[in-house]
Amino acid sequence: MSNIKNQRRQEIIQEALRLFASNGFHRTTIPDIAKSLNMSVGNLYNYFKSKDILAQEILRYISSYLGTKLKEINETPLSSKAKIKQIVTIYFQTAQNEPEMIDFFLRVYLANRDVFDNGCEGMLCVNEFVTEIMIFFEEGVSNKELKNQDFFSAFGLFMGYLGGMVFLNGEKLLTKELDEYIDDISQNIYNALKA
Amino acid sequence: MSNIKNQRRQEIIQEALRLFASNGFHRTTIPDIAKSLNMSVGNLYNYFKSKDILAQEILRYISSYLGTKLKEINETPLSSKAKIKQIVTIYFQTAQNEPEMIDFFLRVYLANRDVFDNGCEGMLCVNEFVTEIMIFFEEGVSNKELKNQDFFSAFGLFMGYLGGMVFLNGEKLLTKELDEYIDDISQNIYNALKA
Amino acid sequence: MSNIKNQRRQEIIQEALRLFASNGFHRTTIPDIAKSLNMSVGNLYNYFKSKDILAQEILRYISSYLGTKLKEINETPLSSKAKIKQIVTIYFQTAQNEPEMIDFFLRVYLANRDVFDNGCEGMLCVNEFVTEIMIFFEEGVSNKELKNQDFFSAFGLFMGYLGGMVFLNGEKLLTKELDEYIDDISQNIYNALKA
Amino acid sequence: MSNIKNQRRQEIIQEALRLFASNGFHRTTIPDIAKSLNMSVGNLYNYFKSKDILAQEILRYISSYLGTKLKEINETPLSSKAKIKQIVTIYFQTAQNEPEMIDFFLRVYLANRDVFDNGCEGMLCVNEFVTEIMIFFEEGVSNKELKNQDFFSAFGLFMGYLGGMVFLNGEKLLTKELDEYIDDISQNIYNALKA
DNA sequence: GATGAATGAGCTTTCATTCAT
DNA sequence: AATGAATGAAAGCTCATTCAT
Repeated sequence: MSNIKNQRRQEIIQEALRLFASNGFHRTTIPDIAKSLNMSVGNLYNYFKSKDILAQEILRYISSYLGTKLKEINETPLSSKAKIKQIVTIYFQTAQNEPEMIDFFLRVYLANRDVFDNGCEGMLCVNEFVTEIMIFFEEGVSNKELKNQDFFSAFGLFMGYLGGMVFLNGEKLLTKELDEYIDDISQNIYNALKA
Repeated sequence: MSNIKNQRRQEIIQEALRLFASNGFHRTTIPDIAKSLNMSVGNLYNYFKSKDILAQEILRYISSYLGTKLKEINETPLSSKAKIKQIVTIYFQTAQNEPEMIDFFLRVYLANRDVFDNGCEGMLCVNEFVTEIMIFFEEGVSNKELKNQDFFSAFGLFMGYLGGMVFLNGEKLLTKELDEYIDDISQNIYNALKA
Repeated sequence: MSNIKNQRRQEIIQEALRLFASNGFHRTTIPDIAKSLNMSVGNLYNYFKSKDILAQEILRYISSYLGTKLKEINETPLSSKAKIKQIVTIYFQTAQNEPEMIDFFLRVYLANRDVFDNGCEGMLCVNEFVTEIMIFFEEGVSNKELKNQDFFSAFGLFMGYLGGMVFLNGEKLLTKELDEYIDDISQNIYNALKA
Repeated sequence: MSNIKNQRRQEIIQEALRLFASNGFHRTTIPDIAKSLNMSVGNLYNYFKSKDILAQEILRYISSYLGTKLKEINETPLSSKAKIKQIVTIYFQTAQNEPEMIDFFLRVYLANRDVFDNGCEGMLCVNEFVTEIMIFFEEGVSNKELKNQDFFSAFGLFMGYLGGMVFLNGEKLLTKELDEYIDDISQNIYNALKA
C-alpha cells in the first residue's frame, strides 16, 4: 500500500474513532464520517470495505497505542507499586486528553459485540494492550511484589476499575477531577494485588 | 392501572430486558420484542410510549431488583469483609442465573447514554442500587473496618471490577467458571478497601 | 334516540369541532377526542360510526348554527346594505368568539374534500347556510338594491372574502383587530354588489 | 448544486405539487411521490430532507411563478381597472390549466398551518406573490384610481374571492365555466376598490 | 482514486377501528 | 351504554452499501 494511502487510512481511523466514541457505533453513519473528512462516501469504502471492519481497525489502533505506552512503563526498572501508579496515570491522562480512546472501549467495543465477532474474536484485536498488562503482572509476581493469582482476576480489576471511573467521570458524577483520584486508586489497586 | 395490565407490563419488561441484553439496544427492534411476546407492535406502545422509555423502565427494574438483594445483605450483622464476599457472590450468581441483568448494564446502559438522557439523568434510575452500596461502604467506614476515602473510589472499584469480570466471562476469556473467582476477587476488594 | 343520548352527541360534536379546528383533521385522533370528553374510544363509536361521519355531522351543525343567525338577519326589514354589514359583523364575531366554527371551514372542510365525499356531496351539509345567503341575495336583487348577476359570483365574494380575512387574522398578519375591518369590508362588498 | 440535480429537484417539486394538490398533504405519502417519479424513497430524501420542507419549497415555487406573472402585468401601463381584469384572468387561467397551483394554496397551505410554521412564518414563502399585489394596489391608490384603505382589506378581497371561486368550481357547483365569470368578478372587484 | 446519486430494506411510531367483557 | 386492550397496516425517515461516471 502506498504511503499516501496509508496516511489517509490513519486520518480516517482517527476521525472515525472520534465520532464513534462520542456518538456510539449506531448513531455514527458512514456519511457522517465521510463528511467530517471532506471525502466522498464511495471513496471511504475504498479504504475500509465495511463499517464493521473500520471499527475493528480502530480497536487495533487503540490497542496498539495504549500497548506502546504500557510497554514503555514495563521497560523501566520501577517497582510494581510505582508501575501501577504510572499505568493509572497514563489511563486517566488518556481519558482526559484523548477521551475518544477510552470511550471507544466503553461505548463501542463493550456494547456491540457482534461488530467484532468476525475479525476480533477473543483478544485478536486487543492483544498488544493485554499482553503488556500481562507482562506487568507476571513480572510483579515473579519479583514477589504481587500475589500470585489468576491473571484475569488482576486484569479485570485494572480494566474494570479504571473503565468504571472514566464512566462515572463521563456521567459527571465524580466530585473531583479524574486525576485527583490517581493516588487513592493506585493505592487501592496495589493493596488488592500486592503479595 | 389495572392489575392485569401491570402484570403485562412486567412481562414486557422482562422479555425486552432479555432481548436488549443479548442483542444490544439498537439491534433489538420493537417488532422483535412484540413478536417475542406474541403481541402486536401497536399494543406494545400502549404499555410504553417509546423504546427509550421502555429501556429506562428496565433500568429501574434492575436497580430495584439488585438494590433489594443488597439491602438484605446490609441488614445482616456481618463484618464488611463478609459482606463484600456476599455482594460478589450475589453479583456473580445473578450474572450466571439471570445474565440479562448485568449484561443490560454493560451493553445498554453503559454504552447508550443518550437513551437515558431524558428521564434517567445522574443516578435517577439506578438510585436504589447505588444507595445500598453507599450504605454498605459508609457503615464499614464508620466501623473502622474500611478506609475512609471518596465514595466513588470505592464504588468504581466494586462496579468496574465486577462488571469487568462478567464481560471477560461473556467473551469466554476466563479459564475458570465465574463463581470460582469469588474468593480471589472478594479478597482483592477487601484488601483494596480495608482500613 | 333518547334525549340523553342526543345531548351526549351534541357534546361530542362540540368538543370534536374544537379539536379539529385547532389541530386539523388528520392531527386530531379519535383517542384525543375521547380523552377530551372523559369517554372511552369504544363508546365514542357508539355515537358516530366513523371519524369521517363525525366530521360530516360537525359540518351540518355549523351550517345550521350560522344559517340560523343569517335567517334572523334575513327576517328583519333592513336594507341590503345594512344586512351586508350585519352579516359581516356576525361572521367576524363568530370568528372571534367561537373561532372553531370558521376554522373548521378553512382547515377541515376546505382541505379534506374526500372526508366529505360520501355524505356531503355538493351542498348537502352546508345547505342551511348557503340557502340563507341565497335568500339575502335574491331579495336584494328583486328589490333592485343589488345588481342581478350569477349567484355564485356573489356567494364567492362573501365567503371567500370573509374567509380570507379570518385566515389573515389567524396568521397574525392584520394590523388591526378583525372587527375594526367591519366597516371597510362591508362597504367593499356593498360596492361590489350594488345595483 | 449540479445542474442535473437542480433539474431533478424541479421535477420533484412539480410532481409533489400535483399530488399534494389533488390528494391533500396528509393523504399524499412520500412513497406515493417517489413512486410517481420512479425514484426510491431514500433518494427523494437526498433532495428534500423532510416532507414539510418539500411542501415549503413548493409554496415558494408557486409564489415565484405567480409573482412573475403579476410582475408582467404591473409593468404594463394599463389602468387599475384593466389590471384587475388581467389579474383575474391570469388567476382563472392558472386554475384551469395548472389547477394544482391554486389547489395547493387552498388545500395545503391554507389548511396545514403547522407544516409551514418552521420556515414559512408570516409571508416568508409567499413574499414574491404578495409583493406584486401590494405594488398593484399602491400604484392604483397613488393614481387615485383606487380608494385608499388598509392593504389587507384589498388583499383579502382579491385572494379570498378568487380562491373562493376556484373552490366552488372544484366542487362543481358553478353553473358556468370558470372563465365565463371573469367579467362579472373583475367588475365586482373594481367596484369594491375604486376611488 | 474519487464522486455522490441511487437503492430498498428496515426502523420507530401512529391510529382508525374492533370486540370481549 | 361503556370500557380500553388489541390489531396491523402504513406512515416518515434512515443508512450501509453499490456503481456508473
